[in-house]
Amino acid sequence: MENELLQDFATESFRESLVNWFYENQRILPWRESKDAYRVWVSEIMLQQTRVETVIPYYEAFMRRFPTAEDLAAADEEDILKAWEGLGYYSRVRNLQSAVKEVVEQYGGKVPDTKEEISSLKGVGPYTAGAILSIAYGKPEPAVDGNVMRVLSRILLIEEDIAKPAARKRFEQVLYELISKEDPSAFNQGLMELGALICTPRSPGCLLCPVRPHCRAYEAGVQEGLPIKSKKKKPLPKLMAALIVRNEEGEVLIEKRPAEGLLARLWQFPNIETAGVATQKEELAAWAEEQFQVEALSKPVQTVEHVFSHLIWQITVYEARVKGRPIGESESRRWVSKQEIEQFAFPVSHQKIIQHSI
DNA sequence: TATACGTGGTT
DNA sequence: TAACCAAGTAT
Repeated sequence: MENELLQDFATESFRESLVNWFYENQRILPWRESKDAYRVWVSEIMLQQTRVETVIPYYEAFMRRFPTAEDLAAADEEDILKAWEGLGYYSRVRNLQSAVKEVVEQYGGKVPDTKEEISSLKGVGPYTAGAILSIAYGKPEPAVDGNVMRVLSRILLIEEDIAKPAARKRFEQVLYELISKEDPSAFNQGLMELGALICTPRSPGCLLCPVRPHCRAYEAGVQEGLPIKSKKKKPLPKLMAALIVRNEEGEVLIEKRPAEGLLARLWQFPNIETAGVATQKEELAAWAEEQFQVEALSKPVQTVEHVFSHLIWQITVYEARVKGRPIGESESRRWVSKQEIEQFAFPVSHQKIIQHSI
């Protein structure tokens, strides 16, 4: 036993209990119907930082729309973003398509099955590489996500701060020994499923736990205090003013966000960050007159709060009219009708603006 | 290593 | 209700 953490740990008994429990208790999920590596891959990307219940309908629609790696590789960026609209972390789908293109071009459409090759693909980090390798190819690679860190920190009474990037490696080291070489797929999924159904963040269901006899935290009565996780900073509010510019044909002006950064390449209504509530309308009016030659601004028609992980947009929405079509269209600026607007992918806050004001 | 990167659900 | 959480990755 090289690993100190596994001293006196009944490794084989633990594996069997976990794997058997998984086969008896796993949820029926759409991505569990096939071991096709492309399908597993798509599901793993969608599930990053995203709840299972949220992912299910997106996954089903996405697989109908892009059933194979070739279909996704050939798709327009507008279409893949639209398919991802509302899921968040939009670079995931652009990285996924970029990586799928590479798989089609460099690997003949077959998802590579080595750690080195698969890890070199955009958007495939240590967790996703391990998940695909174990689930699609049966390889004994660890797949350390938040569930796994929580479950293992309790089972082995590990008091590392799981918010720190370095913690993941510690869990991987243990798992290289602990993982079932017989059924790595069920073992990895079992660890995650246990975290999702039994070994939950708060009030874990220890009385139902298949590996309770192996749990050091339970033995010590400290399961509720694990894992250790340092707190994140609060997101800072930003005051924003958005503008619905209407022309005489009833169309509205939308623009494409920059290629990098927050909500990259999604569409939005023109907007600016403003300095203060009191001066907001003047700030917006000065900017809008210069940009779009608008006539008078309306009173605020709507307010929307958009909470991100690291910041909060507090958006006040105004309207204004222009004569004719003074603003030319371009790649990043379009006049669209109420019907046409559905084809474009917007962040949720701007979807709310559409629903309320368009 | 710390931070950017979305969104919706739960307590 | 504010805080926390959810199958992470890129930089």
